[in-house]
Amino acid sequence: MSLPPLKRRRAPRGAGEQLRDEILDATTELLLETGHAKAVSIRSVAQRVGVTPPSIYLHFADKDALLDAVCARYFEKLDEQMQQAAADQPNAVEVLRAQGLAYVRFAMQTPELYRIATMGEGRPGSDVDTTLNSSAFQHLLNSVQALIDEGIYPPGDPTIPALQLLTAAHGVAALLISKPYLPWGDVDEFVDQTLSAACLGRVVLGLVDGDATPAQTVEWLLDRQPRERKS
Amino acid sequence: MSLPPLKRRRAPRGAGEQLRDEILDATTELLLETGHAKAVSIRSVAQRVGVTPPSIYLHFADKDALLDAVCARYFEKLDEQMQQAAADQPNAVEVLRAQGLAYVRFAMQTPELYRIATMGEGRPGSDVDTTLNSSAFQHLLNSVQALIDEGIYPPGDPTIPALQLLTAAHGVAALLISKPYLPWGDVDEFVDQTLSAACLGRVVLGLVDGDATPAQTVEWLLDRQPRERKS
DNA sequence: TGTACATCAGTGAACGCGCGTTCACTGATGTAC
DNA sequence: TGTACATCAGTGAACGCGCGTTCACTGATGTAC
Repeated sequence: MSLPPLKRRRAPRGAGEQLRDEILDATTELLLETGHAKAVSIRSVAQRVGVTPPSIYLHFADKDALLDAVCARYFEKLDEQMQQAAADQPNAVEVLRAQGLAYVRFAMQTPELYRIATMGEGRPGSDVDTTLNSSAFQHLLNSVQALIDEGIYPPGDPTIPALQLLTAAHGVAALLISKPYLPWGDVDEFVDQTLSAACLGRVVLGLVDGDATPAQTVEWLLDRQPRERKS
Repeated sequence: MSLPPLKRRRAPRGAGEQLRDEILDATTELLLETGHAKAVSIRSVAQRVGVTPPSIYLHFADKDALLDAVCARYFEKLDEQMQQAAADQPNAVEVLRAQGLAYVRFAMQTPELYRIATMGEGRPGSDVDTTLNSSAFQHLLNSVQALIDEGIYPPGDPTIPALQLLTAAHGVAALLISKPYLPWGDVDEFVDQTLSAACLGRVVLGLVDGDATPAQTVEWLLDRQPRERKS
């Protein structure tokens, strides 16, 4: 809490950049530890780094710029996790599944950061491009395109289906984070089922007549010999 | 902004309760207008009502209690909207669909309130019972139970499927609110498709062998004569 | 009917606090001659 | 090699602010006699 400030070597001439990274690290740590955006002030970040508050302003224009930088780094790490999980998956369906699971797991490991980065209140946040051109979303688009190429998803622009999958992953991540006490059962199983359902549901919608009513679609789905009924 | 405080009659003897409601209304209005939780202070609420800040404490223990009360009222209204939308629907599937649409529409009309109520940061928020016993969730459970009774959903505890649907609705609501600038296309159509997909996906998962891999499930789904291919 | 009084909704002023940010300054580091 | 100097990462102290909350107080309302 109010530990005496750490002793700290003054950075040599060209090494101002180093403090910048330390500030980003400290901010990230504080957000994770306190789980509370309000607890993270310029002052607390400075103390954590072992520096005085004005030093922050040598590297960031203001508090918003600092938080923006933290979020940008966070999204990069999120994408790394997703890419790592996707590697070595045998097929497009498993790639998408692995990416979804990785997304939700990462969000749950970093709840306050996830909240700030995706539900940041009033943050000028991001514009269209920041989201759409982010590596993570581009990779998601690629995965969806692969499903289309394999004939699993109906042909067309992958953007809308990708947004639907993003929506599913975000829903499960956000709700697990903000209401962890609900009876989710086995969390991994819950996540997997929810994401699978979103994915399969899209497949079904691609198979039936676009004008079919929901009741007709359900009927169509049930009105065939199931391979095997779940016990 | 800094309008002169409104003139205001002192409440007659027994009518202290009236101010309480006015405070809740004012807080709600401010949250909707500013779209920013931070802009809503005890002082701003008091000014909006036409009263001095200490008066708030005659009716609420502290700021948290005030916000809790606002959220409780908000959830009641959400449930009302959902019930109203569900009335007169021809079947269980349409009831669920209407409830989901109403949920997302209501959330989008009241973005900041939805955010505070469901993603409130560090708010002691709600415990298990507050969510599970809320009217809205109970009604959702009823709808899911109806699907089970009709053989659409596999038999069993409706809690998990209900949470999955809640997750889908929350995901689409939360993302539409926090990133309205993304290319959602027609919003109502997007919402309908996303919720339908979640619902249908669950049906599919109930039909296949629980041990089937995702790829097998997709294959099972595609490997039948579709009633009609979407153009 | 008139008057003294109890009630209690709401007031006015102030409290202490932590915040983001600023500004003139320092002093170790590296460089020029 | 030695010394004067420029650079610039980081400091120390202070600013003004709005916040949640408190406390002793007021004065209209309603009641008892």
